[in-house]
Amino acid sequence: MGTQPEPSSTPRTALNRERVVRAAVALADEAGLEALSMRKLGQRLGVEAMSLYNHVANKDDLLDGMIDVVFSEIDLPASDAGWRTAMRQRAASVREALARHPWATGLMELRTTHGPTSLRHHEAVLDCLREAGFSIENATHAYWLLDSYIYGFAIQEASLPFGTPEELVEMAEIVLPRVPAETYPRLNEAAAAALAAGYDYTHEFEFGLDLILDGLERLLDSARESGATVH
Amino acid sequence: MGTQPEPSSTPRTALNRERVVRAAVALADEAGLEALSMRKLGQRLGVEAMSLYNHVANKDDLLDGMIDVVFSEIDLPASDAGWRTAMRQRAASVREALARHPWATGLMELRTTHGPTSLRHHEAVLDCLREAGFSIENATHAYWLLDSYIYGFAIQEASLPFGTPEELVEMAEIVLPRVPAETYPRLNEAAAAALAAGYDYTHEFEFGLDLILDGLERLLDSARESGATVH
DNA sequence: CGCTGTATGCTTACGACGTAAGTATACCGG
DNA sequence: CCGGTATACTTACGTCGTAAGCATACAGCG
Repeated sequence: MGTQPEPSSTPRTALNRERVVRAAVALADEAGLEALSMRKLGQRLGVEAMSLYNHVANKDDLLDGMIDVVFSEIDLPASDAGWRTAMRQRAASVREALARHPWATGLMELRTTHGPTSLRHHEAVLDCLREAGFSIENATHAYWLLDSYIYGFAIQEASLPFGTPEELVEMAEIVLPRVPAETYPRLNEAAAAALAAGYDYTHEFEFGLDLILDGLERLLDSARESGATVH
Repeated sequence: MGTQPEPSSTPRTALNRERVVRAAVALADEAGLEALSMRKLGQRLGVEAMSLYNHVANKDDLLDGMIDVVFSEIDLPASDAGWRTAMRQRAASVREALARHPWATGLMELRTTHGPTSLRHHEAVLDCLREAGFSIENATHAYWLLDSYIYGFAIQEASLPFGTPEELVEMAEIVLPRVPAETYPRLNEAAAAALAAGYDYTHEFEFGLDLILDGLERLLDSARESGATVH
């Protein structure tokens, strides 16, 4: 077709690191992290496993690349909308990305090194908080608090085996008989209420997030009261 | 020696599920989860790998047992000290257990089934909150919020590669040159402050926890105001 | 006492894994 | 045209979880 490439004997489009990493992300999304092997990934790309090592140092390097993809899908906090809405948007963006790639939280625990995408992200969040008037210490507190909550929520959401209300009902039918109301009355009343109301993760997430943001706002106000932050 | 056991040809103490699981926990603590293989575990117990399958259905079953051990190390909330101190103690207990076994958070994501120890734990926490006057919905909110924070914090603590102030200084020397102050000013000022103050995870953890508990207390008060909860 | 499960251990073997080492091919700049 | 570089393939090693089969030792029972 074109004039330069497609030299007749390499039918497949050229392999490169990005294509390898993206295919790995797609494979992990579809089949889970434990199904991601170099051989299966090669198969998916029409290539032998060892050929992947021309584009990726080893499997850990591949996993690092996958983490970077996830980070790149997270919106940086908007700088023009006030810290609170910026933090809300970022939190939602993180949760969406982690829900899209349920394997990501598990990976981020193992791979401790942070790529430039991750660093840029951290920098932007800290900057947003500092610009809003948080002291260095309080910005650090706020960051730990928000990230702990967001990641912890994403993990629990990912490990609970239902996403839709139908799956919730389905799972309740299987699990609840093993949780008799006599020994676990509190679990049962909570489960009954959740089933009746049609449980919604997003609503649950935002409830906790707003409670935390309220606390941070009070922290900011009381710090302002007792002496302005250097800005 | 004794009259009944020790029939001269089985020198080692009898193997059973508990000994296998405990050895697995110890091995994972020392060498990490990725070093836990059935062969190495057998070696540690003076036994071939396949012999372990007489006491454990398969590796997943072993992992489930390990999770149960971790849960059994977590103190149930005290029922006689008020919900706030009970939640504080439980939170500290969870964090300690997860810090003692850094592999636990990673496992709990994968193994979604909950054993009786886990169920009992959930029940006790919910009961504590309900007794304190939280509505069913608010107790559920509080549980999600607290657990998300605790687990998220534990994960970040485990994945950050330092535990002592010395290790922090050591790591800073390695990492900071790769995080230039011109492009990452906020990260650098935060790192500098943490280095100067001697960063303390426990302090950081309790700061966020107290902020959350403050928020929950307000929630409880405002619910009390607008009409008592059925109790 | 011997007979007979049953519990517990060991050996061997299979297929999948990550990846080191060596080889073949196809392109590009001289 | 020629040599180097990039990319792909083949083969092979050690490790993994575990299925299948075999050995032994003990308990209950006649």
